[in-house]
Amino acid sequence: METATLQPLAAALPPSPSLNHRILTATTVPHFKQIHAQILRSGLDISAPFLSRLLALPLASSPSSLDYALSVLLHSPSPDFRLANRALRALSSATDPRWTLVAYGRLRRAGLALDRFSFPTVLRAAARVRGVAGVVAQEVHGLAAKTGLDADPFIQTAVVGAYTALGRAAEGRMVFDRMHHRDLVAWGVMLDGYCQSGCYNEALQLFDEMKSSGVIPDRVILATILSACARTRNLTSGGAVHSYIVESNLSIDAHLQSALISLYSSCGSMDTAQRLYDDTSPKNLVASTAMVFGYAKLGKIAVARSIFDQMTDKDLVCWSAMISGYAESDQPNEALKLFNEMHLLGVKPDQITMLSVISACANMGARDQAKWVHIFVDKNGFHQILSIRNALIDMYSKCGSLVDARTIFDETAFKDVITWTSMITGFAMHGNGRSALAVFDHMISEGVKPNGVTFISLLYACSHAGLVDEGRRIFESMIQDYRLEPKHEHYGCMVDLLGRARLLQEALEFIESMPFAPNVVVWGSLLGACRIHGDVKLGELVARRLLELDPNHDGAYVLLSNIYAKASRWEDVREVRNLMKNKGVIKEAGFSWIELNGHVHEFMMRDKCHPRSNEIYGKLDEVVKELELVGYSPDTATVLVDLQEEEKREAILLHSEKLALSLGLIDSKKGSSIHIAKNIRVCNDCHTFMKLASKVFEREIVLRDRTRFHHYKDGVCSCGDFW
DNA sequence: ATAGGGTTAG
Repeated sequence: METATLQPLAAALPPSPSLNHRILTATTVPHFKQIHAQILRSGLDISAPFLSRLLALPLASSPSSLDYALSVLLHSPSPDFRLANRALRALSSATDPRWTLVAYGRLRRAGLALDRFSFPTVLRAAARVRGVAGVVAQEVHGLAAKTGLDADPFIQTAVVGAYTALGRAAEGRMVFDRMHHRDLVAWGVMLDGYCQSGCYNEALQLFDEMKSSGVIPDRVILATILSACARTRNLTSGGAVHSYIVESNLSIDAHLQSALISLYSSCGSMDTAQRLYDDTSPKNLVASTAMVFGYAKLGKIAVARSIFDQMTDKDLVCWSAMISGYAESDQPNEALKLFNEMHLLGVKPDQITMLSVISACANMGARDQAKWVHIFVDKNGFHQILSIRNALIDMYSKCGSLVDARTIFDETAFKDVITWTSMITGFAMHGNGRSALAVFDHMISEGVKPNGVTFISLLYACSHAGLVDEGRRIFESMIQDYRLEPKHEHYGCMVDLLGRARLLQEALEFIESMPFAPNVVVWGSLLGACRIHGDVKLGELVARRLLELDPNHDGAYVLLSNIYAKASRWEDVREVRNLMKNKGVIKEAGFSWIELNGHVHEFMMRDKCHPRSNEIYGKLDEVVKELELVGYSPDTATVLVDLQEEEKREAILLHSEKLALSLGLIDSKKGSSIHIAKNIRVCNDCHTFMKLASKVFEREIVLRDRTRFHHYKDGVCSCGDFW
């Protein structure tokens, strides 16, 4: 390849065959230095071929040899701009874009002007270097304008690309709109630019404008648009593009095929995606990754895994897809295992992989693992990236270390809305409603605009802390002051807030006042409140409404049977259970896990799978006896089924968190803290049990349930028994 | 110039 590009240059050389040959075969900087000395002695100006060769070699990608190359250039007998521009372009082809910018800076300072072929080079480099490059892009744009070159379509296209790559899509669009001649590449850069900046709807709109102005899209443009549709889960627009492709008889290459597969798998249409994928031969990495992603998103994690396992030559992206698949389908342990495997194979993660890994760690709530991931993040230079810091804040909150979360939060100079919201969520989860509200006030005083998620967090903070008036005020403020439209989730939070505070009638009226039909989330919140307060009549009504909306809503059946059980209506309990059985509705099984010395131990109810099972059950007996001495008596009121009292007692004593606690007590000392996580809500009896255990055994017990943390200490829980 | 993976809540 290099020989080919050097042919014309070699032909232009003065008759000095041996020197020429030496240039073409040189491979190291010392070697080049020798030749350079020889060139200077010969008095010939053959810097151009010399530099071309020097810059084409991989060694030009190290700072010291780049330095050398530039110094040769700047000290050549007549450093003219043609040579400088050639050097710049040679440099840009194979190296880190940052050095192209360094070289550009040196050439500028030496007073060498850019030609029209170098502007795009520098702009492309600037576009690839995020962060510091905005200034460069603007400067280069200004420079092009000064020399009148900004009317050149190639330069204009590059300017559009640079702005959009830096997230300044609107500025890119302004340049694009002023272009007199737009070829397909220009359209492609603008469309892709919108996608890069996350402006997918603008991309779709521009695509329509493009078609109505009579420009015929090619495969490249169509692949870009399909990708935009995939990312926005827009099957309507995507399907239209697919039809267009079929109607126009366009041949479908691997890129386009992958884009189509990705569209359908992103939208959850796995049947169509699978059909297209079956037609693909050979299977390519991108299409396979899209399939893995699609199945994982639907929870068909085993299917995803089997495709993943069949892939040879896995790259970073498919590892990430599989890892995030596990992370998002509540298998954080598997996600971390896979990350380890990838790590051992020497595949280097990027920030996207790390976000999935951090999120997996957060969902697992494992503190030792969390620490390990944090160290990994620091060591590998990810710690300055804002999205990573945001994920870390969330991770530490969910692992029970609010202090660590707070530290990262405080040490984050530039905070975006997610940073603030994550911190608010952290306080909300730990029942610290006042701190959550204080963080919100701080956020507002810093001029950061809250979004819908921020308000969900705030309302949950109020709900978990019993701050009813504050919650009402925030809901109003969201509409009045921030002009945000409350969605189902917000109404659900409000119903939860009112319901927990025993304001059941007001909660019902609130639902009836909604401007749109309430969904399962909203009714579900009220149902939960009915269970807490034992309102059988309202609970029954709500559960029926819920089951009308979703006949397979497992939560509704469970809560309904709970309510009946609480009222000892065993006949009704049986009916509900039968109904569940007939419909094949399965109650989500409760399980708990505890991390001890870096290992995660999982427990189901009555679980005897643990290798130290005997020891654990022995400890549990002992614990129960000791707690009974201080007045504990199993609260069997919440046991769903009509069992004999003795059976009920046994059932409740074998809840998974009690097993986890027993192991925790065996393996820890007095005065230490025990961290347990559970996938569903903690029951009344376990809650009392934990409170007493914290006092009798002198441990702080931190229990994370589905939505929040309980910190038990000296017989008291941080939730104030309000959860 | 093009296709695949990501952070806050639920």
